[in-house]
Amino acid sequence: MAWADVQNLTHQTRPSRPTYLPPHLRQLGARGGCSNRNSFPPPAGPSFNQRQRATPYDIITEKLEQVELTDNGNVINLDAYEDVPVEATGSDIPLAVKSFGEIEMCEALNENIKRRKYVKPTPIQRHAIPIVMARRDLMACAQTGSGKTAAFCFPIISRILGDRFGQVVVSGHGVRTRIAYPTALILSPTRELSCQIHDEAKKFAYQTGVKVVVAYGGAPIAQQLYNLEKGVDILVATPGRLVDMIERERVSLKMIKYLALDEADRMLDMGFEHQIRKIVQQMDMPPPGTRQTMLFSATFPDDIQRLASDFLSNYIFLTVGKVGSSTDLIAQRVELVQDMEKRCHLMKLLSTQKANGTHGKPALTLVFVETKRGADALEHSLSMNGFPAIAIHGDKVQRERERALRSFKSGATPILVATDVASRGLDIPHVAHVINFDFPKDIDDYVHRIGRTGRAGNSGMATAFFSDKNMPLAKALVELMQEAKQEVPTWLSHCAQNFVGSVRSTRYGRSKFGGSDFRSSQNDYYYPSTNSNGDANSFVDTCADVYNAGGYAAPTSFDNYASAGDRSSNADYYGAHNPGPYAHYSSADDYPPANIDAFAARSNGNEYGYGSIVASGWD
DNA sequence: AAAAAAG
Repeated sequence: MAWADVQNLTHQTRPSRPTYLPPHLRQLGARGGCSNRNSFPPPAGPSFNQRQRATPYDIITEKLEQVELTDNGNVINLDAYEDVPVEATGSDIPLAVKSFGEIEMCEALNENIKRRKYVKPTPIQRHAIPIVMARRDLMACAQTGSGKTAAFCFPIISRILGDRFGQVVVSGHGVRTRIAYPTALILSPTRELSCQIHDEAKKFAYQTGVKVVVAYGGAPIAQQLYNLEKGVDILVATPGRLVDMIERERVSLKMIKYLALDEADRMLDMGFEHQIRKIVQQMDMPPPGTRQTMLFSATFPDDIQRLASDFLSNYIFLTVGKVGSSTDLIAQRVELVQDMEKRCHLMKLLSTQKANGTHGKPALTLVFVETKRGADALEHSLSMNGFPAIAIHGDKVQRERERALRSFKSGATPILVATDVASRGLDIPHVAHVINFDFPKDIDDYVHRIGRTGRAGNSGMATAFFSDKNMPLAKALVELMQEAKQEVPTWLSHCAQNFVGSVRSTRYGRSKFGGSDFRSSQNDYYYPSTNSNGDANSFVDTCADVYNAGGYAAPTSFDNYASAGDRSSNADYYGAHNPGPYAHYSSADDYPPANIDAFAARSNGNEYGYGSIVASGWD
């Protein structure tokens, strides 16, 4: 180790551990192999500064033209993002780009984009990338499956490369320090999501010399530490393991210039906020303004935005689609099913599904439940009845979690029963159907869960079982479905209108979509009052009446409230005359429908046509 | 009240 290096270790600056550059890139700084070597920073051509709007506080709204996106070589989406409203608020908003070509970046990164078969940037990428390139903080909301990961990975890698070419590269090999000094940190709420981000970031960083390392719990720490020792530019991590490593003094955040929180609203909600504050505010991370901070999520409640603004400096708020909305690529169904009947109902539903989906792969079904125990129980129950299911939840050891996910992805086990560990961010191709077996407690979770299907412009299907317990969310669900242009069942509309009760926050009673940037609505925090008229009986009676009057006779649904004596047997209930949304799935060959239109057309049916129950013995 | 995240 050079003496200068030793000296540097005692200084506040980054130890000049030589940055490894692969041989083919070593001359680039001098030769200009990077397409715009002088553009980091400032960018060449019309600079980002020059291209900014002049007004101090802008609101930019626009409609987008069609986006072309490919996956695995197939053009899968031509019009999926047409008419998606985009809104950016803040000062001096950089203009969006229309193509990757407009973004000044290194040739190596360009090649990687082509390798990934990205043809055009998605809306979130078109807007977010210039913002990050222009060194601005960002809070971004974009619909699930619209390419958020790439939206922060590209520019971070690009900026790191730009910074690097401006530096003198110290030659030398094999010099290691105990402490790793990443320049970029990407935090995510689950281990699997961190792995996924790591995999994707590595693909973008291929042959650029930018090193991406992942750190998460449940796996041996030794290998992760070893990877860090070999050098790290971008660290992708879950909070617990990162704190552990910092406390062991194996990682320092002193050199962080880029901080990205994926699923940022989750990272700042009750369970996580303390840990995140510790990492961002109580370790050695540079303060806002001296680092660049990017927050991404599909949902961003106002109260969480307020917390998040502590981490940001003069940020731009960007929404693609409405905040918290789901995409209309997902056909949503809601069924009134009482808790006792859910299993029975699920198996009937599954039995009508065709084993094979499109793409020649099995149609994957993701079933969300509320609790870890419930996940195991349902996995067991399904397996015992001939449905190939596997469960994933936080009580399983990491290996089992990863095994379950692999088995599901490969189609070996086409039914995955999951807790919310799998609700956010995971990109699982070919999920045809998301079933909310237990309706989530928070409408934002619903958005994220159904977002596991309908990704990257593909269509998808979501079915929710809605029971008495879920009535507080009826209103929010109706609004969400209307926003996504879904047909709302009459009974659900009535439940929404008639339910009065205490609502804890906007997340339950959300009445406003769109508004979005909490800075522009400082005075309309909405805390609906508790209503003492929330008499369960009158409410339930009303719903039951509506349900029955509409021909949707569901004797077991509300009878425990409406009429204690009227508990007709399930056998009768599921007899020939039962109405319901899956009327047209009587033939197994018919399912799943080939496309959204077919699904929508069929779902107008008013008679059950469930096929015979393939298995028996379950309760 | 539950899930997630450290060992």
